[in-house]
Amino acid sequence: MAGHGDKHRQSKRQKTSKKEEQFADEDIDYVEEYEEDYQDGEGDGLQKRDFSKMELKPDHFNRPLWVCSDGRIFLETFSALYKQAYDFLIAIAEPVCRPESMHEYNLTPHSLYAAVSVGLETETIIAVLNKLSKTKLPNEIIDFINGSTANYGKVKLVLKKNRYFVESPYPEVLKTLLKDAVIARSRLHSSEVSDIKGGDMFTVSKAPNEMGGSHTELIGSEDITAAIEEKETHSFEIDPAQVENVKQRCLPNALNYPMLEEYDFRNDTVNPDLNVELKPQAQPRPYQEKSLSKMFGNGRARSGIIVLPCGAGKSLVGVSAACRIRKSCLCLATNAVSVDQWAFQFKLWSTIRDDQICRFTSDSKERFRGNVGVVVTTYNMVAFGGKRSEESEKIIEEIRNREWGLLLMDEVHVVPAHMFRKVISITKSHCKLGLTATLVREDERITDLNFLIGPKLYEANWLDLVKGGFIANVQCAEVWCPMTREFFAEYLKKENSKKKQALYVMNPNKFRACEFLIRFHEQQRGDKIIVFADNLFALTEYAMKLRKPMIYGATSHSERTRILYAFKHSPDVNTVFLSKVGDNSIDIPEANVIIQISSHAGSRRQEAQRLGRILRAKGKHQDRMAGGKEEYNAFFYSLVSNDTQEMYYSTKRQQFLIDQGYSFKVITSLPPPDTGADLNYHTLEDQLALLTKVLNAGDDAVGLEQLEEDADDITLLKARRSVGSMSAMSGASGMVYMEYSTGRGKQGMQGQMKSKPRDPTKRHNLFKKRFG
DNA sequence: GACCCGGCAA
DNA sequence: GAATATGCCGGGTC
Repeated sequence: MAGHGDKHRQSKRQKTSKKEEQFADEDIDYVEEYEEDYQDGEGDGLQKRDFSKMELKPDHFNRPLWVCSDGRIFLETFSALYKQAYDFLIAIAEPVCRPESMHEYNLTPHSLYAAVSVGLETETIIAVLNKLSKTKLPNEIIDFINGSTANYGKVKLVLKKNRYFVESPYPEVLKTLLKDAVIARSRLHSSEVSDIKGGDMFTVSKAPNEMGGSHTELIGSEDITAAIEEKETHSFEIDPAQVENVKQRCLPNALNYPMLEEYDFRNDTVNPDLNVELKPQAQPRPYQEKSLSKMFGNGRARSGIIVLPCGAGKSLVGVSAACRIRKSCLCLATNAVSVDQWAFQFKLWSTIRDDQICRFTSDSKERFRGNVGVVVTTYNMVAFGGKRSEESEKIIEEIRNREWGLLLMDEVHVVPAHMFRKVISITKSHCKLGLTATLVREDERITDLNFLIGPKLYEANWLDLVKGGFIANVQCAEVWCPMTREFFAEYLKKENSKKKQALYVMNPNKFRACEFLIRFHEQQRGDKIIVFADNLFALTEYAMKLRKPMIYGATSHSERTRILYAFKHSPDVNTVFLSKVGDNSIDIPEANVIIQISSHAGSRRQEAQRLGRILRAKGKHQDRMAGGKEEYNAFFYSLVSNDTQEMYYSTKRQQFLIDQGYSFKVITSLPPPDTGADLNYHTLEDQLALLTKVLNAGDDAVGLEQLEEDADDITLLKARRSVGSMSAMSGASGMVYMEYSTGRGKQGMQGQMKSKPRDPTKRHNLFKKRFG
C-alpha cells in the first residue's frame, strides 16, 4: 500500500525535471529510413498537410512532433521519444485519430484545462511542446496556450460540512465571478460574515495549516507554494442546487475561470476514515498506476474521468482510488448485475469487511452499521423520481445527507445527462471519479461530462494495451454483401424504411456470409462467436435457420444463464445470437468473434461497446502473441448489404474504429467464389421463399406467441449437436478473400496504395474521405 | 426467500 | 418518433 503511495508523492517539480532529463539523456538512435518512410507516405497523398512553410529545426529528425498553428499536432509513433511525447500529448490535447504510424491531436481550451488540472503549468506545456516539436512553435500556439491557461487553477470549488464554497487566494477574481448574474444569484450570504458592503465581503480564512511540517511530500508542489505566499483564501458560499450552473459559467467557453475540484482528504478531519487498503496481491498494471497518479498527483484527489477500454481493469482503478482516499464512497453502476460485480471487486481487491460495504438495489437493500463505508447502487436508484418503497426511502435519505469522500461512477458514457445531473445534485461528494471505456457518444454530450464530473485525467491508448498483451488484438472487417437481384428490386420499390431494412438485413448473401463466417471460426479456429442483430425478426430467422441459441429481451433470466453457461462450457455451443440486450448488461469474456448482421444508425458507442465484449486478452491465444509475431486473437465483422442505406451508416461507424487505431479490412466476396454450395439459400428457389416470408412478415408482424414457440424450439436445439457438414470448408482457411486493408501493420499503407481501386467513383466512402 | 408478472418511467 | 430494453415497485405463487 505505502509502496504505491510514495511514487505519487513526488513533487511536480521533480517530475518535470525528471522528464526533461529523460529527454536530454535519451540516446536517440534515429534511423534515417524512418524519415524517408514518412516522406513517402506523404507523397502518396496520405495526409496532404503542408508543413513546408514551417521552419525546421536543424535536429528536427530527433523530434517527434509537428505542431500546426491551428492547434493540430501530429505525432510520429516510430520516434524514439514516442512514449514520452505520447504521455505528454494525451495530457494536453484531445486525441483525434491514432492509427499505427501517425497520431493526430487537437489542442483545445478544454484539453488545456485538463492539463492544468493534472498539475501541468503554462510554462512547462510550452517548453516541452517546443522541445518535442520539429519546428519552432508558431506564435499563435504560444499565445493560445498562454491565453487559455492564464486563469486556470485560480478558483476552487470546496465542500465543507455539507456546504459549497467558491474559493480563491485572489479576492479580485471572486469579484469578477460575482459580476456574472448567474453566479451572483447563486450566492448564499453566510450569517458569519458581516455583509455591510452588500456582497463585496468574502469569508477570509488563513490558509489552513495543511502544508505544515507533517506533509513534507507536498513541499515543492507549486500551487502549494503559491498558497503559502498568499496566506489567505477568500471564499463565498453558493446554493448547493446551483453548483452545476456556477460551474458551467466558469468554464473556458464562458468566464474562463474553470473551477478545480480537489479533495484534500488527508486533512479532512470532519469525515471519518474508512479503514481499508488494497490487498498485497492487487498489483495495478502500469497504465492503471498511471491513471491513479494523474488523479492523486499532488497528494489530493482530483475529480475527473479516466478512460480505459473494457477488460483493461477499470474496477481495480476504482477500488484503488477508494482505498487511497479512505473515506465513505458511493459507487454507482448502470444495473443490478454490475452492482454485484462492483461489490465483489471491492471485496476481491481490498481488505474491506462485509459490514463496511453494502448494495442498494431494488431487490437487495443492505444497510451498513457505523458511520463510514461503501455503498454500491445504481444510477436509477439514486435518481429515481417515482414512488419509493419505505425501505428505499430511508436509505436514500441517508445517501442524501451524508458527505461522500468519493463518488465513483462507472460507465459514465452510457448514463443519460439528465440522470447525471440529478445524481450529482442529490449527492454531496468531495471527489468524483468517472470511469468509462470511451467518451464517444452520439448525442455529443461529452462536454457536459467535462464540467459535471471534471476533466479527463487519463486515456489509455488501446493499441499500446494490445501491444502489452493486456487486451486482445482485434481484426476488424467490413463484409460487403451484394444484394440478390430479387431482394434489391423489392428494396428499390419500398418506401417504408422499416421494410427496406428488413430486406437488406435478410439479404440471402448476407445470411450466407454470416453462415460462412460462423463455420469458419467454429471449425477452423475453434472460436466462440457472438452474432448481434438489433432487428428481432432477423435475429430469430438467422438463429433458427442456423440452429443456434439466442437471447433477446423476452428471454427469461434463467434461460439466459443456461444459454450462457452452455456457451462458456460446452464444446458444442460456440455461437450465440444476441439482440440489444447484449450491448450492456451481458458480459461474455469467452467470446472472441463478433458478427454484426444489423445495427442501429451510426451509433459509434454501440460499436465500441460490442467491440469491448471481445477485447479482454484471450488467454489461449495470448502465448502466440508473446512469441513476438503479431497475430489476431479476436475478430469483429460488420455485414453490410451493398448499395443500401447500410453502406452510409456503416461508413460512419467504421471511421471510429480506424480513429481508434484498429486494423481494418474490407472483404468483398464471402463465401469465396466457387464455394458455398452447402450453405443455406444457395438456390434461387430458397431465396425466393425467404423473400416471400420477409415481405409477409412486414405486413402482419410475427405474433408474440409464434416468437415464443420459436425461441423454445431453439433452446431445445442447443442440446443436440449441430449437424453442419464438417468437410465442406475446403478453400476457406486461406483467407484469400481480403481485398483492401488499412490501419496498422507494416504493409498497411503500401498495401493500401497498391490495391487502391482504379475508378475513384467506385471507392467506398471510407476511402474517399481518407484518401480522396 | 426465490422467482415471476404487469405497470410504469425515462 | 417508434421501438426496445431496463430498472423499480407491488403483488402474486410456491
